[in-house]
Amino acid sequence: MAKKLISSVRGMNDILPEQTPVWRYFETVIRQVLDSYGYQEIRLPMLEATDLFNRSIGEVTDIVEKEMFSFTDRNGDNLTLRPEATAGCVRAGIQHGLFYNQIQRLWYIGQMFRHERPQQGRYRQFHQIGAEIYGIEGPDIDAEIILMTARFWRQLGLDNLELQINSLGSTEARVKYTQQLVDYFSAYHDQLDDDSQRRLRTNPLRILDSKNPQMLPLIKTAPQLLDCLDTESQEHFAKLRELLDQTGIKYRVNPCLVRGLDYYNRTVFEWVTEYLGAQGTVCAGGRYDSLVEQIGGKATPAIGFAMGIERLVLLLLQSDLPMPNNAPDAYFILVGNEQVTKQGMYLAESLRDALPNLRLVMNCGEGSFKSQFKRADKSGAKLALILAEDELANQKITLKYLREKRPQVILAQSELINYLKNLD
RNA sequence: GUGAGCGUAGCUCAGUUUGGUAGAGUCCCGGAUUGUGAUUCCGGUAGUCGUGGGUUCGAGUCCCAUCGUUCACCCCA
Repeated sequence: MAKKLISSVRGMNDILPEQTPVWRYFETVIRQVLDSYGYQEIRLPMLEATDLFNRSIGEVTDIVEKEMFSFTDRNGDNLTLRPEATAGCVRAGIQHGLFYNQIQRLWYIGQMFRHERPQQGRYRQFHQIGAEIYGIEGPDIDAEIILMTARFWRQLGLDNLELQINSLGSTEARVKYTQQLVDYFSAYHDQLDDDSQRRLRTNPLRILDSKNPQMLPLIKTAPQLLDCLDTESQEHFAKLRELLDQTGIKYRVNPCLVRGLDYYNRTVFEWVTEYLGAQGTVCAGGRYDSLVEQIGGKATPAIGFAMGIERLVLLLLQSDLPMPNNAPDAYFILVGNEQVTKQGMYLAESLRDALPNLRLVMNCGEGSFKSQFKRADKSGAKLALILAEDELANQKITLKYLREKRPQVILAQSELINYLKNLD
């Protein structure tokens, strides 16, 4: 009898036709901006050797410890569905020699996988668009990608995002600072909440990010990362700020801004919104100057960012911005004998030959005039093309405007292409 | 991984207090209108009430378990 229904895997969502127009719109806008900055697309596998992530993201991060979809394949190889794309991008660059005395501006799009408990804006399969730039040491490229992300939001019409920036300093300075922080918080160990006590062992910088208001006083008087920066990082950060100031872009220096992944150094930044509940970070990135070498390549400065498409689509849907739809331009109504269907198909194909951008839906599956008109209306088409036995006999076609008050038009079939060509 | 809320028609939900034949709107189909949608009116299709146990003469309703889902913690894009 009825079989048990198989549903999608927890946290892995179908994106239904109702939503895909917004996704396509979003992706189109982002691609245009990336193109305008001369970035090149790279397409990367979703599956990588597990070791790649162990070596790059950081052994003690939550992602590696408990959020990866890992398995052993038939050969006994340990593989992982990528939780992020930076590691794979670095791997690909090394493997194909892309970093050899070259500057690369790359971008990618695709799904990522993390085994987290799903909630608003957080899913086990989610989509990111990101960019990775290799071979540029100076703060000019830091400014470029921040300005480019700002342009994304302008092009999309989103104006409710806040830019936060910070510098983590050199890897050495960061290690030194982390030790200072551990010393400081250890002195107040009993006042720390359970989460922060755990972070003290796993990721001390994260304590600064705590949402628990009771932690605030302790965090306020903690040593500041920006005070512990090495001289070069201080200069780098100062120059970045000058570049940003000059372009008039608004930002907030957030000394508590850290990254979840271990490989970051110097510049880090985040675009944040208050409108998505707990998952307010919509785009984030930073420098990772030591990662290429760490994975086995020649030392190469690098910076990148990633944005969560689900979160940005949610923001777009929440906004008052007009969203595109994929409504056809015309719906072809066919009523009558087989000759009508044959002539209708022929006409439709010749329309598509002459007008490749015309979006024309044929009525298939027959139906009465009434039901075909209902389908035409529901499709959102501006225009109904009507071919029935009368029109067939006289080599005519009837046009009816479905969205505006205009009289019906009866044309010779031979005039149809020209008539439609001159529509808006 | 922890906590709380919610699972009743394709969709949005009422019904649970006080156990007694399964409801509404919407969608879809048909008709009023035999060549015209969107509005209006009439009719129709549609549910093992998440699943499995238990209590009871009788469970959508009470009890237990389990699964799913949403939000928050955590984590992060």
